[in-house]
Amino acid sequence: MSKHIKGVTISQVADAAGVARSSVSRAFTRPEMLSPETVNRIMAAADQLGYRPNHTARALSTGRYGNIALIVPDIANPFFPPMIRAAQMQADSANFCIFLGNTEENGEKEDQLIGRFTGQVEGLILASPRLSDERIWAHAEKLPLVLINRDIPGISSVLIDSSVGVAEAVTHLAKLHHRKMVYISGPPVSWSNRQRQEAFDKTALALGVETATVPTLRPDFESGRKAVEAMLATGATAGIAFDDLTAQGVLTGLAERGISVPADFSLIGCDDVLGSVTYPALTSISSQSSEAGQAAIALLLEMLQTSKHADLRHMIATHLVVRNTTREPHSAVTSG
Amino acid sequence: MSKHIKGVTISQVADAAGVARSSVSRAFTRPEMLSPETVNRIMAAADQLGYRPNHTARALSTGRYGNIALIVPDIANPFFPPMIRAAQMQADSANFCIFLGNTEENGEKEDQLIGRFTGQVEGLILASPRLSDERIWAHAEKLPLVLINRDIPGISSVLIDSSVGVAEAVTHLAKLHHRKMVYISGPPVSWSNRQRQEAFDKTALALGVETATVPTLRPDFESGRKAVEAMLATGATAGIAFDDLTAQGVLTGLAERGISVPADFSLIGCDDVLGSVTYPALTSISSQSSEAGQAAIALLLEMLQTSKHADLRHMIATHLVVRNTTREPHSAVTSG
DNA sequence: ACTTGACATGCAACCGGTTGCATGAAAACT
DNA sequence: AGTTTTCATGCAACCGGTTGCATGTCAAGT
Repeated sequence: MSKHIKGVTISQVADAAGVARSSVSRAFTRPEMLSPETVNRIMAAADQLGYRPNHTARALSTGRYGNIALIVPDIANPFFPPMIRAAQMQADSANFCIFLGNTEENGEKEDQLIGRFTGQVEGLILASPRLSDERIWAHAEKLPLVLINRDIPGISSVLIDSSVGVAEAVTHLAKLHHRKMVYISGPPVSWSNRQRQEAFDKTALALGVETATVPTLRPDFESGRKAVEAMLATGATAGIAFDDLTAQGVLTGLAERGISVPADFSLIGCDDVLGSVTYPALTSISSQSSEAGQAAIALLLEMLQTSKHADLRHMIATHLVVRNTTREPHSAVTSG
Repeated sequence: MSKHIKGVTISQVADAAGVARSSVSRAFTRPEMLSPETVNRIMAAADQLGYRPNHTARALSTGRYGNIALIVPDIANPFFPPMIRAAQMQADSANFCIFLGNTEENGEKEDQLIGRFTGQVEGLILASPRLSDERIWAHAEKLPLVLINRDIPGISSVLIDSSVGVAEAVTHLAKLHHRKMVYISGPPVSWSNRQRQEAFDKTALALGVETATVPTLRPDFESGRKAVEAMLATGATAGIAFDDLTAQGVLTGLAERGISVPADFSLIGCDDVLGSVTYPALTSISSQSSEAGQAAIALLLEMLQTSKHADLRHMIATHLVVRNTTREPHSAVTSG
């Protein structure tokens, strides 16, 4: 029916109310500057015409866009939706809108998306970025930037400190008398993966537990399933997977081989995004991705207000959530 | 370190290249209007200064914002991420950016978000909106609008036609000799739920199968788990759940009661968002939410180009994906 | 009554681009 | 050579707001 609809402008309201454009503007932004009657008159006219301030025009003249871009590698990875959701809500409460970008785990696309957002966002949040430190620095020079799950000197970030949770997990398994454990690893470029691997190795070493590592291609269900063969070949009786998706793949791979969890093999995931949704309910390392999303926005907003490129760090603690996928190994039952 | 960074403007580039601002503008938007040498000179200057066109300024003067808002009730519901992702990619390929809004299943918040997006988006996509028809009409009058999973006369929409898939599911179960089936329903306001319930009842009636319905509060894991008791009380030997999340809850509830799937009970989900990720792998009705996301953007872009508020409809077919949660009931094994 | 100040409002420039029209120079035509 | 056409470029207005400063009015101060 109707064609391109021209919005009602400040000028039309001004005419209708018999005032200058600037007064209309002030009626909306600083009403205390105007007499109450004038404000009322303007508001009445505005309501009547159905006036809505134009976000874009306002942004152009003030330089405050009221938008934030959030860029993630893969929306479909269950780690991210809670994070995005929390970020959204936090931004919302400060009257900011969120641009969402999905990079398909691809650094180039990440660059490209950032480019597309310039000139319409006040700040940028990069979650688990795949870009090089250099590129990230370059962007951080032009725009307030907060990283999630990436640690680069001089750039603010929200870090999920998996090391505690991983240590708890290894200790938990050791207490159950597992003598050999395997780490099913994630993307080598991932900061989280490196951190988890290190904590795994370190804790195991301290406890005198034997270790092995099985690499995977991507953090997803299929990779986990395919890793099962190599995992079993290590002779380990328990495993910790890079994330819950991978763990779920492992769970399925084990079931397909008739290997029962936790009776025959103990498994722990990371991120706790599937939680009790699997069966048996997956023991996992909780990492509150939603808190990360919320904190990242809060950090960014703070940087915007103080208008300086601070180098802040927000650490998020993790802890083990024990459910039903861990138990003593057979060897322990007989020997202990 | 650096304060608020002023971007390089067209004027600076113009000065550097010794041309008028308009020429710089044209060099980027319609280079064929300029002599190749001039374009080169301008581009060189722009590169050297690190010029990036300001999206906002451009939007203001052209009226083309290059942005689309996508509003969903709950990002964390696994039905949506694939949809959002597909929408993102489709928008991306047309150089559009996506604003994401999360309404927390709340109609008021939906209204509020839409308001915040006005004046910076060219179009709106509402996925499974909780708003009244009237409110949606009001918004559609001001902005090109596409609905997903909601059917309102006069407004374009992308509809996932579950009826075929549900009919297939009921038929599949009937062929396995199930004589009584239960539908674990979703939100009453949901268009999809009504559609599924109707298809369920109709097909069952046609096949002479006995039916029952169990209500749930929200489409999530817990609701499914809590529905198990009522579900079993119906005496049905098979069930179809409103969505996969609910089905997964049911799966867990059954397992907790020692009821084996599919040996003792057959279960089918909807949306196929968890797919083979559950164990046993869930038989489900595939509904390609990603296709819905892609199609919605395509539709919207088409409306923007033809610049008319067309009333288009895109139907998405569904079909049953049989995995490992359905089998003949005990009664059938003995009797047949 | 005359100055001073406070306050409400208007004027006009500006944010960073885009675009219709005017201009001038070179190319094509007679 | 004189005139018309073509083409590249510049000028200036405009998109819809915001904001520093100027102006006018009215009440308070002396």
